[in-house]
Amino acid sequence: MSMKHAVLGLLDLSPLTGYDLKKAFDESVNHFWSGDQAQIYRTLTALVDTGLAEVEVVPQDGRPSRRVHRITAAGREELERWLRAEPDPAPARNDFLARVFFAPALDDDGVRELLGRRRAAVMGAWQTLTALEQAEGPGRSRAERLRLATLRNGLAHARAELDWLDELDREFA
Amino acid sequence: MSMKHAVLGLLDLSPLTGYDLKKAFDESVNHFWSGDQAQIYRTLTALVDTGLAEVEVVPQDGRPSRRVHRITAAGREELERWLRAEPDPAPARNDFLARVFFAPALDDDGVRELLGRRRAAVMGAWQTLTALEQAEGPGRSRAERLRLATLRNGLAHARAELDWLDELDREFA
DNA sequence: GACCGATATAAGACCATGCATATATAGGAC
DNA sequence: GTCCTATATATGCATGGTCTTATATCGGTC
Repeated sequence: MSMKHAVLGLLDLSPLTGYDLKKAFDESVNHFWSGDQAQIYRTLTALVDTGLAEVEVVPQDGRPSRRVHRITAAGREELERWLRAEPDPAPARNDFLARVFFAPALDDDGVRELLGRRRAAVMGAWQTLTALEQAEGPGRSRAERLRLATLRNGLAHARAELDWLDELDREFA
Repeated sequence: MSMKHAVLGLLDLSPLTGYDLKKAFDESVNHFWSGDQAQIYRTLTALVDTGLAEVEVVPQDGRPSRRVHRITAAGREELERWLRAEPDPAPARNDFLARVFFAPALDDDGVRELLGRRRAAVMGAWQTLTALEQAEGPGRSRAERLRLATLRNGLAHARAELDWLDELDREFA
């Protein structure tokens, strides 16, 4: 349920429209969060309704007015409350591991196929993250270093997954 | 949406009641899947409605009849279809990484607190998985080895997360 | 000239998930 | 005697999330 907080966090960095937020979700935080356009707009409405954000309407010609959302003092408080709160118990749902668990219902080729596809997907993710990390360069400020750390986290897990796949391949070679 | 497939997978191992399934979710597959009781019963109803499973009602006295669900041939086909299908694109939602990304809004103590709590949670998960692995012993059959592999996957990721936390601690010491 | 993608917002419909509550009885703890 | 836990299923309600469609214009490609 922290879609609300993800949006608040981004608004805390700078005022944004729903459209901007969608791009931010797809580009800068995509490695740990995703968001549907409809949901982003609804979340913004909810934030404004509860006083955690406010809107400024900037008319344009030829296209809909930009509705620029700005975090309020109450919003900043809520963001900090969330950051200090107990972590949400992770729902623990891993579609791929479910398939491995039930893979005994497949023949050997099927298992190899499953593992091969996983390897390709993880390598793709690894490359994306590496590219992002390169593009960022070394982090100087505390904020930059924390954000880079989220990329390194993704890379660490990708490597762990690839190592695990290597081991499995050896076992099922 | 593979709640359906998780249930089918378990039914493929043996016929089960909703109650049995809830226990199975909480015990044997909890490290990669979880399920609410209400949702399990609804999923079973849907599986029967679509011919992927069938029910046998076993009356008992003093408590509700056991409704034992058995996978059908169509169910087995659907299970295999899913196992061979393209992986679902993972939604990529990591509440903890979101907090790290937005943690610059916290003071140093807040960041340390966040990381400390994460470490505790991951160590807890690691211990749970280790205990499960010990309890299982070495896997002999192909099926046992694949199931053990899902535990090792969890352990590998837990270790990766702990290593990453160590590195971050050094950076923010 | 036709089509596509970017900019920008909004609403409807549906599915999945989770929380709470209801019912009914047996057996063990205190 | 009372309370809690285990057994077993079922429903209602609210929320969260995704998909689809609608509207409107500008600029570039083919």
